[in-house]
Order: sequence, then structure tokens, then C-alpha cells
Amino acid sequence: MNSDETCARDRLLHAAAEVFGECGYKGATVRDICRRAGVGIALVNYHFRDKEGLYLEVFRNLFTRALREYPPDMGLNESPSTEERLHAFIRSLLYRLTMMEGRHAIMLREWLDPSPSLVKLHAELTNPLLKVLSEILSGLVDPHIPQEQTAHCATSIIGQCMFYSPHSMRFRLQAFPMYQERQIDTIARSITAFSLGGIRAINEEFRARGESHEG
Amino acid sequence: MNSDETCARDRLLHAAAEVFGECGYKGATVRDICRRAGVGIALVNYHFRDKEGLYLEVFRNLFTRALREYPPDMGLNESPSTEERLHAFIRSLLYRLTMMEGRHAIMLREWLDPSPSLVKLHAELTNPLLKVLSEILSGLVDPHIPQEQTAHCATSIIGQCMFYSPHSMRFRLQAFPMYQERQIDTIARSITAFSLGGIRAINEEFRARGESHEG
DNA sequence: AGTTGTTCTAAACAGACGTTCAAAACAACT
DNA sequence: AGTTGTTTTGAACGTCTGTTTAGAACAACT
Repeated sequence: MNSDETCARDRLLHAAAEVFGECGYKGATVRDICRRAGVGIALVNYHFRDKEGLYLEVFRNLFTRALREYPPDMGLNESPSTEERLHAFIRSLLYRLTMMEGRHAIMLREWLDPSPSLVKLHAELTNPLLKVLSEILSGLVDPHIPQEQTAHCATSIIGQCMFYSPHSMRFRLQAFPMYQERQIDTIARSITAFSLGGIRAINEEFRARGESHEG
Repeated sequence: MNSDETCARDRLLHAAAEVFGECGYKGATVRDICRRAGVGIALVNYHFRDKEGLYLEVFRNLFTRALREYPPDMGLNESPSTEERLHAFIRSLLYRLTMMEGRHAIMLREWLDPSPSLVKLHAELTNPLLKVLSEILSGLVDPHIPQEQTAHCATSIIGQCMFYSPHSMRFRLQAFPMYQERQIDTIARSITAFSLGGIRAINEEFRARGESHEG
């Protein structure tokens, strides 16, 4: 690769993101990472203490960078409706997932199958995002519906996005082409419409049950 | 464990399902598996050729057993409506995922992150299920809607089920209790209602766009 | 009891793994 | 040129990996 210009530490981080993404934490070897980075194997100890320290640094780096590039309110005008905010949230999540897939499948893999030592960090980073989503949903779901049901809606929405990610089974098996931006936007609109309909149905069902209980 | 009664081969399969589920393919070691099964390490070679052969056998076993116990038309009366068939499909999928989580998280892990050597087998086993789902959806989605959009709906539904599975991030982080049957049924009803609403919204949007194009 | 085939084990093999250490290369400042 | 501190390396360490081998235990049948 480009062994020049950037310093060894950065090249190490870059290669580590690739290899961890391709092979997972256990599957990746520090030898492979260092070979791709063009550095000696002792560097991972010097810069990051050990393999786990390198993994943690890569993870935090990618997460914050993706969030900076595609924030949850991405592409919104100044006074957006709640529906528009939900669409922006879904679209930005899909973009982040796709971006990570490019060279950074590590994030996706971590999301699906978190490493034990990183669960705390993971919660720290993702919980604010869940807060954003549930705040958006509070403007869409009937306020009388129990919070548990709202959480179900949030899970349904995130689940759809996660499963659309290129790493998911369907796209692996059927060899779908890599997503282009337009395709992501199409999928984002589809998931948004589907989810708004789902929320509406949940609201209607709740109201119908409420009336039948009263009557 | 129960080193008696069952033969060594079965104990090996049982332990392998546990360990593969907990640690993944790379993370699991044949030594650990054989220790839990209470057999010598050479048995994996004798019965299954190598580690991969054992993994493949475990996978096929669990998949077919789960499908036999919770078929996609589970608990349907004799002349079900399309909505009821969708509900049965979702409910059976959730039950299978939960059953596998008990001792058989291997299936779930494979679904999220398939091992390279098993992609063909995986497609072979899951494609019939996708066929069932899309057949159900053909009775719900407007027949004029392009097939691609219908596939989006299928993905949305499966994605919701997958993400509700105990292995998913949310439940790991927030330490939800293990699902009981009633909870699964509740979630199945929620996902079904959500999805039916989603499909209806997709239909309405399509018709609205069609009218605006014509008018 | 003897033979045959299957099932299982303990011990050893070769290789890959993460990690460490002494020393080399380098930069910066005196 | 000499000193100091940082960065990087090659080689080695001990451990753990999947796999194999030679043989023990066992069952079934003669």
C-alpha cells in the first residue's frame, strides 16, 4: 500500500481497520495487520499496548468519524417536520453503515457481534443515538401508548437498517452490487415510508383496543 | 455435563453447538468442545474429519431441527387469511431464533456473519423460507408494484425479526431478560402489525404517485 | 476364547499466535 | 560531535492451535 507520507501509527490504524473488518477480532492477526501496514510487529505493542488496544482505538476512530460525516440530522432544512427528521435519521444510519462497509466493516461486525471488552464503549457511543431516535418517535407515536411499545418501534426501525446493510445475509448470498448513493436514498425512503405506516398501524391498533375496552 | 446415556458423537455435537454459539467459528477451540463433551480431542477427526466438518454438521442439524419444531405455518387454522399467514411466519421465525439462542446461538451467528465455506449450504436452507415469505407478500402488496419494492418489504420484515433476537445489540447492552413464550408472542404481534401498516403505506404511496403521474 | 471391526484415548507434531526484549535508526537539541 | 528521547525493528519466547499417529477399550460374531 502507500507506505510513504503517513506515519507508521496511522498506517497501522488503517490496515487494522481493514483486517479487523474482513476477519473479525479473533480471525485477524497482528502479523497480517503489520504486514499490510509495512511495519514491524512490535509496533502494535509500542503504540497500542496490545491487540485489544489497537482494536479499541480503531473502533472509536471509525465510529466518531462516521458520525461526524453523516450526523443523524443530515441534510435537514431549518424547520423540519418529525417525519423528515425520522427520514434523516434512517438515511444517515444507512450511510454510516455503508461507509463502514467500504473499508470499515469492523464497525458493522462489532454492531452485530460485539467484543466482550468493548460492550461498555459501545453502549457509550450508541446510546445517544437511541436517545435521538426515541425522541423523534415520541412525536409520532400516540403519547398514551406504553413506552415498551415505542421501544418496539425503535427496534423495528434500527433492525430494518441493520439488515439492509451490505454485510447482511441477503446481499451476500444474492451478490447484490455495492450500494451507490442513489440506491441508499431509495432504500432510506422505502424504510421511512414502511416505518411511518407501521407506526400509524400501531397507533390505530392501540386506539381500537382502547375503544373496545371502553365500549 | 451428562457424560452418560448419549453416545460420544452426540455429546460432541451438543457441546460444539454451545461453544460455536458462544465463541464463533474462529473463537471456538476443539479442545474446549471436547472437554465439555468429556471426550478425547481425536474424536472430532474420527467422526467429522476436522473442525469445519463438525461445524457444518452442527449447523445443518440445528437448522433442520428448528424448522421441524417451528415451521413457517405454525399454529395456523385450516383456512388462514394472508395476514394470519404473515403472523405465523414472523412468529415461527422469532421462535426459531429464540430456540437457537438457548443453546444454539450458532445459527444466529451464522446468519449474521456466515462462514465462507457454508454460504452455499446456508443459501440452500434459507432460500425456501424467503420463497414462502415473498409468496405471502404477493397477497398483500399491490400487484402493480415492482418486484424490487416487494423485496424491500421482505427484507424489512426479516430485519425486524433478526434484530429482535436476544443476540442483538440492544438486548446485550440493556440486559433484557431471556424471552418467555408470551413475550415472543407479544413481539410477533407487534412486528406483524407494524409490517402490515408498512405494507399498506407502501401501497398507498405507490397509488398516490401513480395518480399524480397520470393527472 | 479368538477374531474382526468400530469407537475412543493419550501423547506428540508442526505451525501460528500474541507478546517481549535488546538494540538499531532517527530526530532534536546542546 | 555528543547527548537524549522517541520510534522502529528483527529475533526470540512461551503458549495455544488443529491435526495426526499408534494403540487401548469395546462390542459382535464365530
